[in-house]
Amino acid sequence: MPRSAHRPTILDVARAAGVSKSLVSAALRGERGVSTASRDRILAAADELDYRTNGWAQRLVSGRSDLIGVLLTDLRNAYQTEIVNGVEDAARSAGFDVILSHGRRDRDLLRTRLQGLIDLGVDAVIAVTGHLQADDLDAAAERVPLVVVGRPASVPDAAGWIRNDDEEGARLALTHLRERGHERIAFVHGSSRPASRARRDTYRSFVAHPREFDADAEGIPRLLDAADEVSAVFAANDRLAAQIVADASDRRVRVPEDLAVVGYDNTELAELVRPGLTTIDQPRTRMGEDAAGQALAMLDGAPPARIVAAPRLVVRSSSG
Amino acid sequence: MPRSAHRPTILDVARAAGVSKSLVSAALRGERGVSTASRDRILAAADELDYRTNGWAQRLVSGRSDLIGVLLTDLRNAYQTEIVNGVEDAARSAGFDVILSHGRRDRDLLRTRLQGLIDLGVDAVIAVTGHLQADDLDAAAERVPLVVVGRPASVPDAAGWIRNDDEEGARLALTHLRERGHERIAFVHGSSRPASRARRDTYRSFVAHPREFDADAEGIPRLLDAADEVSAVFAANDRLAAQIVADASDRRVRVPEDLAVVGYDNTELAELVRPGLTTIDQPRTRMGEDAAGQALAMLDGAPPARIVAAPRLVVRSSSG
DNA sequence: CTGAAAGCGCTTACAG
DNA sequence: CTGAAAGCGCTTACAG
Repeated sequence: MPRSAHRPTILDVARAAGVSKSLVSAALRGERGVSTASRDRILAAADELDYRTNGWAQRLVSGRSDLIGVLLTDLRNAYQTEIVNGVEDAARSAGFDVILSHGRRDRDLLRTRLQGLIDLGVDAVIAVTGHLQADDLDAAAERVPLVVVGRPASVPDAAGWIRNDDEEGARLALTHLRERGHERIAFVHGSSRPASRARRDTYRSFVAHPREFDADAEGIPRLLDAADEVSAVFAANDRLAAQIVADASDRRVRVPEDLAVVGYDNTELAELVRPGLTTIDQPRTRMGEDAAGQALAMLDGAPPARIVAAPRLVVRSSSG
Repeated sequence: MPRSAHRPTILDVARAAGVSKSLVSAALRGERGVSTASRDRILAAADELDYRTNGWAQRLVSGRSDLIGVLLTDLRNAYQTEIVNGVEDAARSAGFDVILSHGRRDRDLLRTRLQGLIDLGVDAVIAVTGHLQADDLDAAAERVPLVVVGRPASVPDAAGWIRNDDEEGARLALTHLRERGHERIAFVHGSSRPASRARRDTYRSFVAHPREFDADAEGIPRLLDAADEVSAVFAANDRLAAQIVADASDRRVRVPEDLAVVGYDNTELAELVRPGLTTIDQPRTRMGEDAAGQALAMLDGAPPARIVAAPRLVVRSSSG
């Protein structure tokens, strides 16, 4: 079928089946109260013509899109895959499709993409990111049901919110290290955003003499130079932990013998590097399902909820 | 603004500005031939009412969406990030937005999502995947300009196609190993799909006594057990290469001393694991830009093209 | 069970 | 430079 040809509409199907377009519409939508004979003729005609409903028209008139938009911080993050899968499963079983957008870890772009999803006309948005600012989230929540998965600086009252318990996760990591006999534990910052900061604050209140390093080209080498003063390090995420393990290898610092390492997120990386990373797992699939469930409930008028998911310690070789 | 309230339309703006809705439409679209006075009044009114154009209506009447759909094999693949960024940059500068969808590496789901993008009404589709079957691609190419990035079993004549030169990439990897003095080189399969098979076929014709292993729980251990019979391994992708390096570490096989390793794709993984992976790089950003450029050209009636991008060797520690 | 009418919110000619 | 009319392809009441 050449694209230049007239794409068949409901009217073409009606003519071919010898009925009105109202009846075609009803039959196509599977409405009850269409005679079997008519239905069969209509569906046959539609099939014959290779008819496809025009989504724009359908959405214009119905006022809903049956579409959920998911906004991701960026595409690289191994952490978010299961969250998206969870969202999609829950959405799909409720008859919604999911489209994705991402912001390359850039705040302005994230805001643009968030607006883009809303302007496109999705029925709800799930923002899997901690990078958005309060006013961006406010503006979005005013226009569409919004659920945030992650830990931005603040979440508007009108939005749903699902995150993991970073304080508890940090406590699990640090308790594990202490139980392995580590007293001098360092911390490596991920960023200054809330999730990372919460892990850091928990660290500060947990150890007697906090020793913190930045995750930059200077920070990790300094940490490794200090490997005789500290015996373990808690990194704010797996990416960092993997970087520490790699740099340690380059400098002949043995992990875990000279330095035990614990990460956060339990991404694919954690089981791929050597030694494998002890880390903190979040129930990501579940969080995604909950996010979609909440967005759909909000669509039906339910008030937004806040869910804090419990993290879990996953032990591998990097902590001895 | 509560969602329950009447969302302002072009007619509300017209009334507020004291003009016709045609003029509002013209002003909003930035058409020339609207007096400055009218334009100012209209834009002020739109702003005041927080007017947003209804995308469904706009698309229904204009017949185009200014939307490009990108289909990804799955979300995990570090390989595709730059491709998507390239697509987005090129699309955006032509006034198109990009939405993403993915198929979790499942053929049926990929087909469903491909249909979903088209049904949604995107103007063109870029399928960044080698997993789709000929008939799925055929059906899609009939309905919308389609550009494939990757190497599926076959690409319809009606579709554009961009891929890297796997044969050349494999040759670069193998020549590199040979130059480092390796004569007994093994190969580890990625899958049976065309890209991986092309790398394998090149391998077979390159070495005198091919020695192949599967990338499963049995294959890699057998390879490592044979490490005194082979001195190097070419893996069909970085993920596999990283797995080999990890398993080698577990079995005290030293990389590169006992076994040199070369991967393919130059993903983030390649510089994160230790030893860093020697690998083959594809010009991914460029490939993404080309894909978008081609899709947009096809929208203007240009015939589909086939582009084979040149890969490049990236040397790190894993090859000695 | 079926059809004719009205309308969703826009844009596109076409007058003036 | 501006406005009135027609129409995009559907769905939604409402008659019959």
